[in-house]
Amino acid sequence: MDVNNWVDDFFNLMDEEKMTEKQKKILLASIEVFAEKGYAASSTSEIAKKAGVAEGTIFRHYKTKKDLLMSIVAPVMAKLIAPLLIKDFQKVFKQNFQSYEEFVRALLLNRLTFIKEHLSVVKILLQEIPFHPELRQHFSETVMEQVVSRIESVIIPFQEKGEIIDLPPKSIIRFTASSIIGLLFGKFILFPESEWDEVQAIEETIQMILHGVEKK
Amino acid sequence: MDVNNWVDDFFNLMDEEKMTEKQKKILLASIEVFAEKGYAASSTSEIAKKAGVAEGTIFRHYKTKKDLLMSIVAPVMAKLIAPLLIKDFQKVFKQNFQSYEEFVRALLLNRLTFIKEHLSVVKILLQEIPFHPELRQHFSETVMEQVVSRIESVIIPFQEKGEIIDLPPKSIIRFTASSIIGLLFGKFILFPESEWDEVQAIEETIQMILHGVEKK
Amino acid sequence: MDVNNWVDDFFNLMDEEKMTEKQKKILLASIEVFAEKGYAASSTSEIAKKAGVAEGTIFRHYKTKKDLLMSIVAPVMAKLIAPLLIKDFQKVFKQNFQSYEEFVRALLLNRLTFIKEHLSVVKILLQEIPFHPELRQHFSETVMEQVVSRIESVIIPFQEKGEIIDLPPKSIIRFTASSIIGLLFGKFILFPESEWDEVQAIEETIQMILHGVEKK
Amino acid sequence: MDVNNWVDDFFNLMDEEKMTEKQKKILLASIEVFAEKGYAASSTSEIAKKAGVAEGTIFRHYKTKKDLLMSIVAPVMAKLIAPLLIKDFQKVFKQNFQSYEEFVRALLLNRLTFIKEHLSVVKILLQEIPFHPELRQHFSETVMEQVVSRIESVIIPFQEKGEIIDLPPKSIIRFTASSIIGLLFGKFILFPESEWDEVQAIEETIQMILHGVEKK
DNA sequence: GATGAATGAGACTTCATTCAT
DNA sequence: TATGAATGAAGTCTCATTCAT
Repeated sequence: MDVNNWVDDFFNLMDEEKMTEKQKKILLASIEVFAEKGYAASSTSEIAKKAGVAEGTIFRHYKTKKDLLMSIVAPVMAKLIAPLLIKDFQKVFKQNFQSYEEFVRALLLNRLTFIKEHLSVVKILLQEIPFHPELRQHFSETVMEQVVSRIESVIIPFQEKGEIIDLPPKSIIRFTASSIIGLLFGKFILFPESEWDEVQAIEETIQMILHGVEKK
Repeated sequence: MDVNNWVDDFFNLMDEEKMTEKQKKILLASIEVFAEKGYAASSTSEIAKKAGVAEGTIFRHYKTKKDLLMSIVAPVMAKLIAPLLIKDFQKVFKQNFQSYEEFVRALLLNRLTFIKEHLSVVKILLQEIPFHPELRQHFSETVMEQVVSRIESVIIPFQEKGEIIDLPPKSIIRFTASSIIGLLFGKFILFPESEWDEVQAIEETIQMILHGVEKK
Repeated sequence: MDVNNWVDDFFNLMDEEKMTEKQKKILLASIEVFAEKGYAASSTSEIAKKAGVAEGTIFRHYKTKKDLLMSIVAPVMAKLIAPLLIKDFQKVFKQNFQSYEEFVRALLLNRLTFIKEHLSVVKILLQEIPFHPELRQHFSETVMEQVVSRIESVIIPFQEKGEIIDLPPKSIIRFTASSIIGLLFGKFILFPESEWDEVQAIEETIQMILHGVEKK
Repeated sequence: MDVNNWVDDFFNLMDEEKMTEKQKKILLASIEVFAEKGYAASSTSEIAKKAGVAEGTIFRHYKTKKDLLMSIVAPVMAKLIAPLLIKDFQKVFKQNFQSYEEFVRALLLNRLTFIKEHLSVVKILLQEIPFHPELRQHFSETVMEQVVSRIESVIIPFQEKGEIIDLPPKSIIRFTASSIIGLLFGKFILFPESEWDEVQAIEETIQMILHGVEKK
């Protein structure tokens, strides 16, 4: 099963189709354990125990432990960027957003909602990306070559209208994404115990991002 | 060896004092292997081989594998924030920086230089923080309670002067740090293969950060 | 199912009677897999896949994996020696063969033809005999106590006529069988890839066998 | 470790050099277990138990189970044909043997003695050759291309002198080897329980072999 | 009769750690 | 101090077999 298959699987897997009850339990248990200990430090026996399943059952559904990881991570990766991959991105965009602020706000809030819903899996994805070149490659190909170019096509008109700063669109995108990833990293990885006013933190971050790219 | 000892060790370890040739080789090999595969997926036998020592030798110097990790990670953590922990922070600051921009620029460039010099170890630190509560706790205590308060004491006067935006200092700090971490994450983890103009990317990021926090 | 049953089964099994399509496929697949990897290294799941049936189906027809082996091997063992077990062996012999050479030539050519037709199964039989005492016992009982004695009764008259050498009939039989088994072993196991002129090799071997036992 | 290394190892392994006490025990236990159950049906845990060693210890000395098999089998294979690979085969032969009978008798008795001494291992070798192409290839290369040609050079002069039959030397060799292998197969594999007069059986076999190839 | 999900024992192998030398 | 053989617990994975559908 290579990455492409995993991504194809996104349409049947994790969507309660063709999955036995036990398989779903295995998936959920894996997510829990991987998120807590990291992939390499998780044992299939612990996953089996937590899923209430014999260890062999895991391997009936997933040929290897790595397969299990990929089955978890690939669909989320796909969904994470899915909204940015729609065909008529430009059209949809023009219908909906009149200012850059509106666009950024809508996109970020939407994606943050998604991330919050799939937090554990996103955490696993971020943690494992450094160690799995296939993952990284697939991610960078999709993101770099498709997502980025679509967003660029949104940014450029606003630059031309003089609404936002004249830096390379790629830098603007990276800056925006960075701020968001940094926000999440702080919240969920560095200081998971600390309490904070989430809504407000997000609002402030968006403000600063917009502020940072706006043309004075 | 608890975290406090590790931090104390910062003054004797990694500084070529009291370390045998073999011990240094072990440390360097560990850094290489941990950075490449992650702590959990690295084996002491591989480290031994790469260091050119016997397997047993590692355990003569480091009681456990985890000890080895901490010996690597703790000193860097300490050094990473060291400049922000100096006693006379306020005084030093006032002597040197007249504008917020100057301060941010100096601090970020300085720390980025440090990170580049110790990249592997910083990578290990970031990767392992999620899985080692002691590390996380130590980090959050030091950073939150000491570093942040010192930086706050710098930010507030600039806010009073109307030079920067009126958001909570903590949010400003988080935003700034986020942008930097995001920058590094993109460069070194997501797209390590891609080439880019580093100096310029940093410059652009700093610009947007400053822009983002500046009061219009 | 003990050995006797298997042998009894020889009359219903492998003869397309009472066998479903699936069962035949299972049998053929088993033969293929066992011959290639050996019994112990073959998995029922591989056999099922190759037979195009579900894993469970195998066990509907054969209680255990070993049962499957025996169902393959027992009938061939029976058939292999069948011609030498006919009731009126002496009579048949006297009608047909006037010289020892004629007899040996007829018997060997006939059995070699049979073996070629059932090569895979004979291979499996030879390979598994060392590890299954029941098989070995059954084989040695039948062969030693029945086959050998019948052949002895052929050899002795020729010795009395001075046509063949005066060694113990058992030694003559062993020598003859050895040469044949050795021939097969070389051809099919040691050097399966090499080409050779089969007809001639057989002819030469028979010549030397006859030569070896002939009285000068 | 490929076959060539295994063969090279023949000079240091199995000769009590550089082997720890435990390693020797592992080797002996393996031979015992492999010979009894066959390689595939033997478990490393049983070997460890029989050797009085922790299971992990096996893998410190032999990277894989197959490595263990090869470490057992390769040296014997080498030694088995070693006498036929000496440089001055022709010279040695001429000094020692005046008739073909003398030569065959000497060679066979010598090799049979060797085989008896290393019976278990030879058994393992014969049993595993069908399933390990590398073994088979190495065997056939060495035997076919070296051993056979040296023996041929002995046979041809005797054929020219009219002492032995005019069949292709290869056939004569195969016939001779076959008879011997068949003898062993009967004795040690088919009927290991039966008693017999070994010396006499060998003598009879040799007689028939010689008889079979002799020119009348 | 046929399926294939599920099992759990056990296979091979790795690994951090210990200890005699 | 340094070694590396030895350990045994634990890891991933395979397999023959069962059973509900």
